[in-house]
Amino acid sequence: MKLSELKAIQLAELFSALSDASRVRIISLLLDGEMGVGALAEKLNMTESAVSHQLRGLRQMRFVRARKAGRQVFYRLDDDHVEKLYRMGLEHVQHG
Amino acid sequence: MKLSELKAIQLAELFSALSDASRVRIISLLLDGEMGVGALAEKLNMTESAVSHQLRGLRQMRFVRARKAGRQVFYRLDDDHVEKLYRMGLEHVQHG
DNA sequence: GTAATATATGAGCAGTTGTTCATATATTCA
DNA sequence: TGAATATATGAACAACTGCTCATATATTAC
Repeated sequence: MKLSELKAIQLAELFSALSDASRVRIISLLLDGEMGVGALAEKLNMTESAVSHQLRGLRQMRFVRARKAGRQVFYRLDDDHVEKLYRMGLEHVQHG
Repeated sequence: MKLSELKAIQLAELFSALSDASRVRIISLLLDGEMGVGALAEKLNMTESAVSHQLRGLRQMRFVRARKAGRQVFYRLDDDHVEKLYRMGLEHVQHG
């Protein structure tokens, strides 16, 4: 099937969002519900800065959505497509 | 859901294979059936070298499989998981 | 107001990626 | 055998990525 250059780039960008282990782990935690930046950082053993930088990218891709509560910002998955992609990938990895 | 570091890396590697527009376009062509390196290069307006380099990566990821016939090498998708991931991503891009 | 807390952001840097170019290998044909 | 064709591979290089570190912004508590 012929694919336009634009769509190819969009698809590549979509999969790029899941092409890093830190982002994958962030998403795996958010599957259970929303979580703040600090909590994510602690669970993932990453600095808050690094997590925040990654969340920015995920936000721009509309993979996650932010909710501000006081001085905390809670993130959650924005789209169930993300979860579907994640689960399909996991299936492939587990018995591939 | 907690995800082991190993699985996170494997998932990231899986999605990395689809995180480049050239590779996405290669896969989109192979959805129609096997194709040689030269034919891919021509359709994609890439050098044969660049295509060959990308196919090497896709081969190592077991995304494509090679069949040698004389001096040509025909590539095809190795796994229908690849196609599923591709189609799900495309769906997301099209009406996301 | 100041201090403390939570997150965001920009610069800088090391590591990675995708390409080109030159060269190597393998196969067919004369 | 030697020339032509098809693909693969290694080096080199520019562009990109993800991190750290320092700093900025925003909110709460005092």
